[in-house]
Amino acid sequence: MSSLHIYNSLTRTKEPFEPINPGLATIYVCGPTVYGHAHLGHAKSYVSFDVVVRWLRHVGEEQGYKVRYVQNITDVGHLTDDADEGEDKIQKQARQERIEPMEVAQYYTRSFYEDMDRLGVERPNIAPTATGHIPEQIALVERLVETGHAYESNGNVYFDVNSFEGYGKLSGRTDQEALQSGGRVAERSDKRNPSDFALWKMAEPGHIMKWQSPWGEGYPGWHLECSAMAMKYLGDTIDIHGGGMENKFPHHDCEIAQSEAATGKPFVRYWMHNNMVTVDGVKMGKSLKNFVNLKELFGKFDPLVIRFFILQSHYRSPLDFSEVAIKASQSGFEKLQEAYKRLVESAEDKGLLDVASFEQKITDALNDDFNTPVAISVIFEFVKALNSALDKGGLDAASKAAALAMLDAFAGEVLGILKSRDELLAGESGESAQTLDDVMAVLLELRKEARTSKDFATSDKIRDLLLQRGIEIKDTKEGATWSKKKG
RNA sequence: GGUGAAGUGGCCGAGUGGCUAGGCAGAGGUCUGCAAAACCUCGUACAGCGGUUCGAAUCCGCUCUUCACCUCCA
Repeated sequence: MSSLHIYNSLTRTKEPFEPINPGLATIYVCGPTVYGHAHLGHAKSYVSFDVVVRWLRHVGEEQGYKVRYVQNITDVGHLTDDADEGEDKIQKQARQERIEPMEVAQYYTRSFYEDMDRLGVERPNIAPTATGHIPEQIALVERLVETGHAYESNGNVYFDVNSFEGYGKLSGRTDQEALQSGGRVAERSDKRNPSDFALWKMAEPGHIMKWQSPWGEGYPGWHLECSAMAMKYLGDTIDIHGGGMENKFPHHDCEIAQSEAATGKPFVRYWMHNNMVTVDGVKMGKSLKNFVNLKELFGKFDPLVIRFFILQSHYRSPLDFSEVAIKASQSGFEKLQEAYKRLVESAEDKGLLDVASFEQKITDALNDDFNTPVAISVIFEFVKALNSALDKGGLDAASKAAALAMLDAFAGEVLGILKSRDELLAGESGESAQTLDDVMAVLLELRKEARTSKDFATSDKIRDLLLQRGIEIKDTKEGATWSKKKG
């Protein structure tokens, strides 16, 4: 038997996982800044953490804990630049679209969830917004000022990095002197130390999104919301904090500093960082204009194929995107769906299938730092064994039930790479589907008669004409079957 | 310059001291009127150079290359 181990970015080792509070595992994942449509990078991140959460829930059921998953929506505040310059990204987008900043945030929030839903990403238990938690953020800043970890300067409040021992321990950037020597140009005089970061910013003229605070009108600094909201909903010490690798520094190191300085307690027990998506070997980036927009991608590929593609690599590995690679995944994905469909429709016989050993291997893989590629490889080994058994006849009632339960649990509930039975079997629902079924039954009957009388010209014609219209016929031992085929 | 990650068969992508990852593509075969699907068989890969070891793709050193972060980014 294996137990869940998680690779902790802070210690750079795999550690056994147990929630700090019995009965509840807490996880916080950095959410999107909603000023544009989601792209493949978002998909990789949130699909990966979706499986993390699903597996935690699975394990938690046996271990007796529930999971609370918080993922924020950043709808305000970040500058485009840490040198205290630039414009709020949401405000900028609002100006370009000539709408209210909050309109921008709401529009892209909806767009984000729409895409995530299609990818089968389950919604977090709590999805707090930064603008909805300004008082909590101000309170945190006040606490840091009171305890001497932060100072006010001309309406801005900065975190005093020198007041917190171990700043930079997550990213390994602990030597502030060395960091500064090669540092940026013109340092702001407001800061005592160039590494100090903003907790609260005074609103400059023309800034729309601003709030009243003890330091005047302003807006929160760009690391603050995660600390404030994570601690509000999950407690001073949370079990797991996830995010993209590029956020290790400065974002997560700043979160650690401001949270631990405020509470005197460890902020996060397990840090998890997922790797980047590259396109033809280079990272997707705004300046490179090589973003893969999800809505566009969904036009070419089933969202579940994208999910499957993502889970075929490990979350800590970079994922290189190319259409060739996704097409290869699509073939594999369809093979899995076909096998599942075949199992559901199969007649019972006497065949046996040892399902338990596959279940154990999948469990071991997922327990080993959520190794989804290995889990999927085991599922394919299982598919092979399953098809082999079905070729020889059918499974007995117990084996069939076990096989279905296994696929439903692991491929379905945990990995989320199985289409629903309704979708697989009917394709559509309602009257038109019923009509289609009836018409197809007639066509298959006619074709069967043609084949019986060796009129292969007619039988092939029926098959070819249907294929042209996206319906594929397969002759099996049990008779002909049909299915709709995409693209 | 600093901090990390990584280089695996035609492609994608796991693994990490000795035992076939898996998927896609390809070759041959079984089945089939044919086709499709499925199944069986087949590739003997781990950047290079040294070293440790009975044994290394897996550990150590060096070299080369790539990527990320150090400015917003999942």
